[in-house]
Amino acid sequence: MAKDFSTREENYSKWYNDIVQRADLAENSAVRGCMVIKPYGYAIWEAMQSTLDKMFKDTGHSNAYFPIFIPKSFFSKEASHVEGFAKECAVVTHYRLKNDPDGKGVVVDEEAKLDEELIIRPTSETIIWDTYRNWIQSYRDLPILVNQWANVVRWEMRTRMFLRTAEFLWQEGHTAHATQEEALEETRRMLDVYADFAENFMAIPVLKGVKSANERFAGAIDTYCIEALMQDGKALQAGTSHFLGQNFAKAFDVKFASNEGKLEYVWATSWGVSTRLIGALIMAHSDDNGLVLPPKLAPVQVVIIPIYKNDEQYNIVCAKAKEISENLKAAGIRVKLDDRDTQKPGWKFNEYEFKGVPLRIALGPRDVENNTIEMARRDTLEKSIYQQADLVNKVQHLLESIQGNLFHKALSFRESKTFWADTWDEFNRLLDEQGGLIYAHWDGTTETEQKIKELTKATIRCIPINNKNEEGRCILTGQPSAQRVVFARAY
RNA sequence: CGGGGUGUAGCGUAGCCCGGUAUCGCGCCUGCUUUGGGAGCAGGAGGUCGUAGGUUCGAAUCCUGCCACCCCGACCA
Repeated sequence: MAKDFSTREENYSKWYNDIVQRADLAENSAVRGCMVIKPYGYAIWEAMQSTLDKMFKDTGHSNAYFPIFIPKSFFSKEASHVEGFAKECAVVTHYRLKNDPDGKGVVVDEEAKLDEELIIRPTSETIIWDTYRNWIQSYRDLPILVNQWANVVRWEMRTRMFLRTAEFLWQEGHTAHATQEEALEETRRMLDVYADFAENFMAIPVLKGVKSANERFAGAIDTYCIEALMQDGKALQAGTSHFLGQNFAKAFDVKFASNEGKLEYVWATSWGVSTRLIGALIMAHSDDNGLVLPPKLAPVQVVIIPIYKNDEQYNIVCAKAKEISENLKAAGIRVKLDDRDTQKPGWKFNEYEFKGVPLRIALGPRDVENNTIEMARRDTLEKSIYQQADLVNKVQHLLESIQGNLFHKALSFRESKTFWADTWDEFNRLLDEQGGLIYAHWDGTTETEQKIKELTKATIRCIPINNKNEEGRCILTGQPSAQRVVFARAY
């Protein structure tokens, strides 16, 4: 037996770290706050990447790449943007090392000081808008619909694997438009793309909404977001889409000649999701036996484990397993035949269970004789014996069923953790006893929002899109309110 | 950056109070037996006890400085 595995109940945070470790997704690196994403974890990111990339292209976007370094002066051009990010920037000040005169390794060569410091991008709005200035002269140059896959650095005080690391991988879309309407439409379109991805690929139900002024992206007019609920009752911001108005166009002087011949500032959006989604995936579906992956994003959808007692049986069983594996592969299913003779079946069962492989096939001499097969689904841990006939179809149906089941399980969990609070006492009681999403009235002021955060650690996750109007009184101040907003404690 | 804690083999640990040359488990290597839910037995390899200094005949253990990491806050995707 390997070391004991902590449960969600005992210690959610340890349970999370154990999953990351045991599923072989990532580990802490030698660099403080940074993470090494291991091959299996990266394969999940690649599955997310390829799906999202296709969705971006289907909505008319192209990929491009901009420098990792941003001159410090670019940063200060948009006031609220610099204010939002200044506290967490890594700064490059020199470009050369030299041998330590005392013979102890190398030191920074003070003579190689940069005239202007370079910021390692925490996000790329500034360098991209500085570039767009040269790309845009006429309305004929618009829209620009560009996405970048990149790493960014935010020097966080405290980090958690995937959820918050000093360096992380993400995609950031940056678009430029001739009109406000078009930019707003783009902002909402990409929010829908994210929601579609979260629900139909990650199998995580999300709430679409708008951030309060307090939680808004630094430099945005409006920040739209998708919010997901984790199994410990805390909310997680899974993606954001910002309507930037003309803020960056004005800061970087990006104007275009309209078809009426007038010079106008360009309208902007930006939107992003990060490797944090892997953290969301872990926390939304996994159980006390390890990771649970939705079939659509699982690097390995089906694993085949041969069972045998001797070389003769090994050859017979593996030949059959190989045949099954080829059939599944031909149908586009990501299948792995684990015919290693170095591990025993029971060991493999456990390994693939905590790596979250959706479907496990076991094939032994008995099965070869009877033309049967054992399939175990990861989501319910159910084992069943099937006839081998029409196996590809059966596997496909099972994978679909697992994908659907994960979503519905997450959805009913969220529904069971969604509450409405009308009084301050009720609000506090729900937060402490239940967690989850709490719909409550708020007077609309930043002061009240911050006071509530101080008192309860709960923040406004979003004002849901298509929120219904409802007269009420703010749970803290009793001031009139026209709608409920969604509160939760969050990651 | 405040408050608390921990550094001993690849991983997890005992020993520290009360100083005598490092314990156990997992993993790893070899052999045999095993293989339908983390195999058993036998043998084996692997450590300057975070680091620098001090006390001492003798330091993982006592003292001082430094470093690193973890947890709880503040900051944030």
